[in-house]
Amino acid sequence: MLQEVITNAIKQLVKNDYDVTIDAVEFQSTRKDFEGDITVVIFQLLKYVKTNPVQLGETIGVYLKTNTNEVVDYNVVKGFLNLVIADGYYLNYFNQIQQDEQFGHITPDVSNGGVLVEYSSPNTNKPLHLGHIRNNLLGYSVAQIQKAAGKKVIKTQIINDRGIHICKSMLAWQKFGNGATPDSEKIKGDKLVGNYYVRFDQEYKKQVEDLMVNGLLEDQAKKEAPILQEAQKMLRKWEQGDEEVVALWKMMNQWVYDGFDVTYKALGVDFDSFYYESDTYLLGKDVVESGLEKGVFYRKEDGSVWIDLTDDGLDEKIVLRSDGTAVYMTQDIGTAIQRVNDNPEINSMVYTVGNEQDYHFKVLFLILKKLGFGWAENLYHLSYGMVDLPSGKMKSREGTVVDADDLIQNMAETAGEISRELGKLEDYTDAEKLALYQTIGLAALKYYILKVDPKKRILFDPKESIDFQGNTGPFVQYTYARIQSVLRKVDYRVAPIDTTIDIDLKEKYLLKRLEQYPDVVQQAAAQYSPALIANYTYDLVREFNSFFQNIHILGEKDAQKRAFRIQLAGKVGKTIKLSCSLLGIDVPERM
RNA sequence: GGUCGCGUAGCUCAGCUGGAUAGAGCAUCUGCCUUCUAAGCAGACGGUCACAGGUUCGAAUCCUGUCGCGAUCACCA
Repeated sequence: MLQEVITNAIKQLVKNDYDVTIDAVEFQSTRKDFEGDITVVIFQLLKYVKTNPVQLGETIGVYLKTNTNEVVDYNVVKGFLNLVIADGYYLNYFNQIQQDEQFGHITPDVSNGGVLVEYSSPNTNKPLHLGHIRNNLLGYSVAQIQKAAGKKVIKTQIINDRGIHICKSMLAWQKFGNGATPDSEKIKGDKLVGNYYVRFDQEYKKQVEDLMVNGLLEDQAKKEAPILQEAQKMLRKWEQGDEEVVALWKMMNQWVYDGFDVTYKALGVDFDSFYYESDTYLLGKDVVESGLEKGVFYRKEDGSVWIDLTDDGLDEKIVLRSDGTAVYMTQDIGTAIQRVNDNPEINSMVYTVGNEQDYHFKVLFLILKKLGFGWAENLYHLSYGMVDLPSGKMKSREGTVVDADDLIQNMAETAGEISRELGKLEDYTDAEKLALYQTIGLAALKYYILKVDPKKRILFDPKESIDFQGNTGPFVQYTYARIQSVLRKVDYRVAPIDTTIDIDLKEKYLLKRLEQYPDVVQQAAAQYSPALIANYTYDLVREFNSFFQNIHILGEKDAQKRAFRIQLAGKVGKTIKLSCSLLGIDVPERM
């Protein structure tokens, strides 16, 4: 490693000249307006050696230039020592990584740890919308990144398939559906069920209004609306295992699952296992019992069980109702334990859930720690900001949502319009074209969502369509396609390059950028941030395009240089493909 | 009201484990397709990094306070 070599040399020098031991040297990459490749921040060293920074920089610069092979020149600007690194160093590095088809990625192995990533986790009463898309893309990408960082990864979700909201759809279908099915209506099952969820809400609101006209207060009317009471009755029947209700529930949930499958497939996400709330909603009660014995929880007079987290700066939280039934927290405690038992190889879990539940997860993790589970130290709430519309929040009940299927479709259509205008694919079949439009449209959508820091909220304006130019998914794909176009013209295969050639500055930028990739993957994994991968990829493709448009590859006369440029383009292409795979983005051979 | 998050160019975002003159894209304006794909390249314009203090040789970055936006504080999930 370059930094190690330089650090050791500086340590040696400082030891010899000043008899002090320094423990670290701070590096940063040299700004493009100065000469050099890597910069040592001298200010940092002044705490060890009391002297003039410029003078110390000079001393170190001379030393490095004469005593290392890598440093061929230097300059000092204020407290910054800019080092010029030999082209040969980067060319050698390039030769080393050339054969590595998984450059920057570590083969997953349990010895590096196992992580379970939960994402998606929808309710089965309505179709997926843009908010779910963000969740799915983030969860899938974080899972890919953890895998690339060497961890064994299990992708899972918990499906919220029971409860009052599900009964609302069921009841409305029973009352107003006239036996409609996805087949009879020719719509996706999730859409059909969602329509009855909306239908319920309309009817409910009407009833509440009527009751208020008849003199009830709003709160009272909201509780007493007959259709709501019917839904509650249905839930009780479901909990008692009423055959008819359970049969209806199974049928309608299956419709929804069939619909979700289509959306997941279109989005390109998948799961290794599924947890259903109908199986897990009773879990956790026994854990509460044992927690009571340990004194982690306490029981109030009415029989409800609580945990006091005021010493940790939080509140008191209920973990069991006075009637002995489980609340959300109870379930989540039980489910977490269940998952660790089901997957002994994992030692950490990631929950991809919106930031509206920050508090819930803070409490959940704390409770699990207090219960004494070692793995509770390795839980991470991948909290992300809401996707809002200019008109405000998306509300399924009120139909103000950007539907996932529609959006994916629109993106593909836009990709098609642009592609047809450019007219580069005349020899493609219609099927090939459609597949490509889908790939490009999805990339635009995925990149648009993933490039922003997860915790920031996204304002999505359906009127201003997602870009296909500049810092976008299609630009990244385009760069890949350009590279493949060149490689197709030669008999491209990986081969070592001559490390003694002179290289252009733009080539050096690319070599340096490639060198960063393994670190970027590790960082993205540590921070659970697909945005880091997206930003890196953008920097890489931008630099490649600058290189491509200013320096000829195939037109180069010098055989060694030409060979290097072909190899460089090939490796950049492979790295784009790898980094895109971490974002769930496919790259086309042509576009 | 308490707690948590966010506030950087007209717009969308990087930079935030402190380091040089704060970077991209979009939009606006100028050039560049008879040589590897112009979804591109080269350039111009555009900033009191919300505000005020503090720590430091050095602050967009760390600390405190103020303001603005959002979330959350249920025997809902």
